[in-house]
This record gives sequence, C-alpha cells and structure tokens, in this order.
Amino acid sequence: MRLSRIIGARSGGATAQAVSRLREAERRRSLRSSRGREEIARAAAGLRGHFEVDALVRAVRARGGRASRATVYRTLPLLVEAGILEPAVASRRKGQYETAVGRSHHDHLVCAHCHEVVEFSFEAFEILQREVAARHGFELIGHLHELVGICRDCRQETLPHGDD
Amino acid sequence: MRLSRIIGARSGGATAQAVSRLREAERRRSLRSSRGREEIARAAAGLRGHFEVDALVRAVRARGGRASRATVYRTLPLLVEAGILEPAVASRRKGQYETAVGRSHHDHLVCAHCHEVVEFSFEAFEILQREVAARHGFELIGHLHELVGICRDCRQETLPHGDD
DNA sequence: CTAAGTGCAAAAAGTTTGCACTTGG
DNA sequence: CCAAGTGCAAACTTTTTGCACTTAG
Repeated sequence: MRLSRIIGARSGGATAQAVSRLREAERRRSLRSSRGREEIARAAAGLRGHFEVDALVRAVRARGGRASRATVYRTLPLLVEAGILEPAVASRRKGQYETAVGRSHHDHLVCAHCHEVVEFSFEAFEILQREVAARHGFELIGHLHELVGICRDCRQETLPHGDD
Repeated sequence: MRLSRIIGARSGGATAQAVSRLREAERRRSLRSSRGREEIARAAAGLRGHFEVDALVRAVRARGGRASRATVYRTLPLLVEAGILEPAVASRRKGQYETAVGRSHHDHLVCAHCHEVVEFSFEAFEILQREVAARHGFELIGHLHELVGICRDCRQETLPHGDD
C-alpha cells in the first residue's frame, strides 16, 4: 500500500492511478497500450492547476517523453474518458484541462467581469451528480461545474451609484 | 407576474427580458446602447437549443439585422455577463451557447464515448449553487454544469466481459 | 464633436488530418 | 506480420485584431 496515497501526496500515487485508469480505458476500447499514451497520462497526472494542451506537451517532454502535439490531441479524449483529466474553466473556451487523479475535486466560480476564478468544493454536489448519472444509466467519470457570476469587487466598482 | 412566463412561452417575454438585461449590463459597464448589440441580444433570445456563433450571426440576419461575425464575437462576453446566453456543452470545445432567458434551465449529461447528450434538471443543484455563490460574495448569473460519463449502451457495447 | 461601435479582411490561435514511418501483440 | 500508434507539416476551423467608416450621446 502506498503511504503517499494516505498522506495525500501527488507523487507516485496519482501517477500509478492514472496509468491504471489508462489501461482500463484502453482495454475497454480494445486499444493497444502504447508508450506514447502512457507518457502522456503520467505527465498529466503530474500537472496541477489548470493547463492547456501545449503545457501538457511540454510536460511530457520535460519528463524525457516524446509526444507530439498531434498525439496529445488524439489522446485527450481517452484521458477524459479514463477519468485522468477533465475539462476546466470552459467559459474561457481555450482548451483547458486539469488533472482528475491524486487530488480532491473542486469546482469553479468565475467572475464574468474580471474573470477571477474561485475554487470551491461541496460534497452535496458530488452526491447529487452520482444520483443523476445513475438515474440515466450513466457511469459517472467526471464533471464540469462552473458558476458564472459577478464578484463583489466588480459589482461595487462598476455600479455608477456605488462608491469606489 | 407574466403569464407568458408561467406557460413557459418563448415569445415576446424572453426578448424583452433579454433587452432589459442587456441595458442593465451596458449601464454596468458604462457602454453605449447600440443598435447592433440589441439586434444580437434579440436574436439570441429567440434561438433555442445549442448553437454556435455562426448560427447566431445568421439568426441576426434572418431578422433583418446586420451584425458581422466580429461584432457578435465582441458582444458575446457581454451577453453572458448579462445572463442572456451561457456556454453549453463545453466538452465539445466548439464555442456553443444556449439562451438563458425565457426557458427553464437544464444541465447536461454527456457520454464520453458516443457523445450522446442527455438534458436534465434538478432543482437541488440550483439552490446549492445560489448558496455557494452567495457565500463567496458573487451575484450568480448562470452556470455550466456538465456531467461526463459512459452511457449504458456504450458500457455494454465495449465491455464484452464485465469486471471490476 | 469624439469616443464607442462596427464591418471587412487579414492574422492568429487552436485543432484535425494525410501520409510515411514505427511499434505492439 | 500488420494493424494501431506516432510525428510532421499542411489544412482547417474558430476567434481576435487593425483600420477606416459610422453612430450614439
């Protein structure tokens, strides 16, 4: 048993989990288990925060891997399906992802005005989500949950009658 | 309250509401209220389902408006901020939106394998969302909530041998 | 009048694809 | 061995921008 898992480290545990999820997804789709995809999955598991595709490509290379941008793009859907990555901050429409293994899940609250992003997590959402998925016969892999609003600062700053 | 609202019509009510929300957002940002933006807001309020930017451009023209693609792109963030549109089915990464006025809200359940999209709505989510937003001092405008999973058909089709 | 708004077309970003070369099973 | 996987670069699609013209306030 991995101690790193218990203490919540994002070291070997997350990577091992990512690889195992990848294998599972590959089996599901009857795909070969290739060196490239594994490199990408490992690199993805090691990233934190929000990142775009190019950053993932660079991460693979930084680990000595050799993934091309094309291969990463071709692999992304599988990583999402495998539950290794999930799309993040979609309202930026920029192809951003975040790692779904080795860290507790959180959602986003985004200011439509200044684009500040606040992370939050709320157990109740997760429970309801599982319920909805089950009700429709889906096996839940992940989710994208983003609340769009106007933050306190922007409301005050932009209302003519508000103070400054 | 408006009868049109009660019977869920997407007639004049939604358009009027869209224009009023637009005015409010323009005031907030100290922008002029232009003919173009209003045309776009009206057209947006009239669309239903998921649509991409180009469809909105065409919708404006179909109503006799004259918005260019550039203007629509420049206006989109304001429409989202105004609560007239919200991003939809982000995992497709394609710039899809849907109207946020004049219809009851729903979220999406997407199959990561076959990309089938099931709509669902669950009052409990809305309540919790408002609570989270308030807790962080945000005025909630809208949200993007997408559950990613594997639908029943895809699980059966790809798992000749169930295991876990 | 003058700064914001707009259209057009060109440019930039982001993503997909054809093809020839590898590689896993 | 041979179909799946990969890299590269070209093709595509989507979004942003510069500039000259128009319009709201």
